[in-house]
Amino acid sequence: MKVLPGGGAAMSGPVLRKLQGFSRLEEADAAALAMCEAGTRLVPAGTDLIREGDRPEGMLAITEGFACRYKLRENGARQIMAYLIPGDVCDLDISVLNRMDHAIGTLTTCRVARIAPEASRDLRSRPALARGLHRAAIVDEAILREWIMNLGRRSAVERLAHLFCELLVRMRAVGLTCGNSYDLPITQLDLADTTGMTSVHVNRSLGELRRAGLIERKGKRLTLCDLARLMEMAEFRPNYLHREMPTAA
Amino acid sequence: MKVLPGGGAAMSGPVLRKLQGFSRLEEADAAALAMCEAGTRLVPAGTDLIREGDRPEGMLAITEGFACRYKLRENGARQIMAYLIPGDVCDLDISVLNRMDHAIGTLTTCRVARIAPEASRDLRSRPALARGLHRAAIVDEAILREWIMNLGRRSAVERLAHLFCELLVRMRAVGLTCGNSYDLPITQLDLADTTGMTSVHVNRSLGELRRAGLIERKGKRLTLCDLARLMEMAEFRPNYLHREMPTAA
DNA sequence: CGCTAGATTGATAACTGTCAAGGGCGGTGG
DNA sequence: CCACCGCCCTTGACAGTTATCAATCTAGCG
Repeated sequence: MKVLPGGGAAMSGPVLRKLQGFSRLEEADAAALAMCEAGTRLVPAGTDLIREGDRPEGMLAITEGFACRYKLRENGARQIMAYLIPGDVCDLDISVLNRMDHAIGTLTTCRVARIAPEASRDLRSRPALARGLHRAAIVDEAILREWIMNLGRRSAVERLAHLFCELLVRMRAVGLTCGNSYDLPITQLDLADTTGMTSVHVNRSLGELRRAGLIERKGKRLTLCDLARLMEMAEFRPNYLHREMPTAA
Repeated sequence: MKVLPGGGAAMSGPVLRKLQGFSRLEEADAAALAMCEAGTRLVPAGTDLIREGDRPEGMLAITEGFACRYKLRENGARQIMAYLIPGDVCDLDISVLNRMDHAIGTLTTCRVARIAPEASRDLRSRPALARGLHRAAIVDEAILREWIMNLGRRSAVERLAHLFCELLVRMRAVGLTCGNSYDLPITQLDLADTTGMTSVHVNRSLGELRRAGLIERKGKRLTLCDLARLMEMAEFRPNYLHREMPTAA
């Protein structure tokens, strides 16, 4: 595996940027976050960061690449229940005294920061950071609910459209978009395991979206050509992804 | 509408019982919970307790009946993303500074305690209660993930089987089961909106489970006749519903 | 005792999965 | 630098599951 340029400020990049969207952070908060870069490591695609049944501790932050939370059925079927994209942090201490009911694994090569329990306690001891992390967690839960809506009440094409809209908003929040396009470095099988479909059907549905002029895909780059129509067809309303920022009162 | 016997100790019943499953509560904690009974009210079926877009505050506790979190599509399709059964509490302050991204409504007549913001702060100020509420919230999130698995990767019959197993465990935790049976006072349409199906298909799938000797339904009473086989077919593992209790260390 | 919401059932259509066979592209090793 | 290999993407034919539409039945309730 190639050695990539050092972790440097990589971690404080997307994570800081994301949390700033949820809480007004100070210099010291940013510095504390930066401290955690030390643990940044490059992890190849298809690696489990945590397995079901593990006793989690500390935190995990993704600064590059896509990871996911998932579960497997006995027949090998996989269901992805969340994407972890750059800037996403998952607090493992949150389940103190318990074990993982699902696994977290990389979908692509990822740069990951494992934050030790003590370090994560330090982060949480900072009010602004704690608030940001807490709100991010609340949004994560809202995303779970929206995914349930997606799986239960939207058609194949609508599910993909909705997912792409959601990812556009989330990627934009960490500065990883360019207009209405962003890198979606995952496989059609991954999309299938996310949307409860088959990779074959994902392929056909993507074709449908493309032929309708709604999306375009060149390599890993996904472009939402007609965002308005895409949002409309998926009934995408980004309200669940945002927190109202405290007004300067 | 009939006036039912007063709220009395109703609230501290299921709520206390449930939270005790997550945290070791003291007398004073129980008393604090009991204080909140004052707000207990009877709400008819089909009533929204909170609507999408509302600015939530305080807490909401269900002591009798079934309620749910849900969202609607423009065409009227409904997706239920969680059940609130007796003992369940939802902390609305948790989304401080934000608005509901979904609604909460009753599926049956419910006895509901609305806990004012100040009162809920009091509850959370008690460490043991705060811990219990926090862990309950974590389990709620785990349930969301399991439901995603259900919708994405299980067949119609398996989804229902899994749901029934989950409810058995949850109802048992608040003492509302008798052996392997409990009251499931909701409609097949509700089940359909929960499992992402049609009420027609729910009806057929229920028939399939019944003919297979796995379940039995008399009026509102649901009996899981062959729990072992039901759990096996749904690949139900209750681990996501439990927290390891702190060992007496 | 009539009403009405919910439960059933049948026939048919639509959507999505399964199986199978290429095709393309990037990465690896010679 | 090129051929080979493997993973992923595409596509076609067909099967299976679930949705729709419509009618009837049933039980709880006023």
